[in-house]
Amino acid sequence: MTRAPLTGESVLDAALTLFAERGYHGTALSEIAGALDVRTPSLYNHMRSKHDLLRTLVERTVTGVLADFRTAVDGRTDPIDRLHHATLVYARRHATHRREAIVVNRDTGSLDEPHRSAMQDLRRAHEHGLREIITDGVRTGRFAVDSPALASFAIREMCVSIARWFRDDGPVGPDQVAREYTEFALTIVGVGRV
Amino acid sequence: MTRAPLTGESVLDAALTLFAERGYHGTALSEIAGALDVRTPSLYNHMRSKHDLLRTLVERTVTGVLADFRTAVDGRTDPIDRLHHATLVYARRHATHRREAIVVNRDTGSLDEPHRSAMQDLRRAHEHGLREIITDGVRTGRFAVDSPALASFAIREMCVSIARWFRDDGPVGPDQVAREYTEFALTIVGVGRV
DNA sequence: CCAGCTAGCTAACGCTCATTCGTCTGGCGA
DNA sequence: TCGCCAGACGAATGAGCGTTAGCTAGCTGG
Repeated sequence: MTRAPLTGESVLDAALTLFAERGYHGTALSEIAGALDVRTPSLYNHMRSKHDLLRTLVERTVTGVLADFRTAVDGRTDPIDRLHHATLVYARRHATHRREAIVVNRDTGSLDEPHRSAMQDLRRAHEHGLREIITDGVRTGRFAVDSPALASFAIREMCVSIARWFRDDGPVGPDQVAREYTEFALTIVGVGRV
Repeated sequence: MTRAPLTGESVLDAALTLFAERGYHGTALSEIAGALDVRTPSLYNHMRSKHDLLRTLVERTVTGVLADFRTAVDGRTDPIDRLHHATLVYARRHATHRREAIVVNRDTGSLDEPHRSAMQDLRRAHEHGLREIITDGVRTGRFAVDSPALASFAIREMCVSIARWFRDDGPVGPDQVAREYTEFALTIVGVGRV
């Protein structure tokens, strides 16, 4: 029984699992090493620092979310269509990338500057993108909602929460959850069931 | 310029603020002491341990949530009425007790046993209470929703998220936010605007 | 005016953590 | 077969943590 080879990716993956479970500050490098059946100093052959692990994980996830969003809404003009696809990919991602979502939401604030601000700017870009879809829809009369900001927050955080309860071996799959949550989102902005 | 007297409550309050900002593991007792303009060991005249601070904060909040829920639904039988009031107090609490909500959601898992399990049981009691209202409403035909569990999660986490963006000096107050989110919740379960 | 208690302080302890250094080994190319 | 090199390791370092002990200033009640 030989162990899997130690690589930069395997270290990142173990860190991702443990950060999601116990938080960045609650996880010791010795625990990451233990999960890989290796002594702690060996990790340094495949990473720069503990902080760099977190930085890499957050950066990958946040840029991925933004890329997902852009490909989902690019080329679409109808606010209903744009919100539908934006929510679909966002909700789906939180079912398929649970650990990443938990770490980004809990531990982005633990990054040192200037990384923290850079990551928060990227997150805000997605936030504003979603909100603009809603304000657009309200302006053109497709949506009926009192405060676009409130609705946008509600929809976003509803999706984020999927990461907290979704189980791979549960009764519903990522696609079904994404569809149902997208329905919730559309009802929130006043669009009837599709 | 004399400083405020050090009490058990003032220590808890400073801990609450810092735990909410940086997380339990990300906060040092020296920082709590610094916020109170006191040296670290002085804290021990007013607390048992750092862990005990977290335990007290979580316990107070979780029992408060459950008490709120019970007084909100007790005596009401109509599922719409019950869900309306349960969501109202739950949403409102997350606007008025932001720090508590953030700490409970992020750091309950950092409690040692048996406290962690005890607190999680209390949280689950609220979760099941809310879900039962929805299953009740579905059974009696007042609600139209595919999965009560999914709807219940979506509503709960939507409310929890209020704690993450609400600002006391913002344009909307706790009552208005609670009312709008309660509307969202009712539309999610298929009840038209009231 | 003094005894005694409350509650702050300095100092120190033991522990854990992230990180570094130098050594050693096992596999690969020549 | 021999030399080389990547990479895992033991040992050590220094910083920071939570916590304890013992001292002391200042207020309180007699």
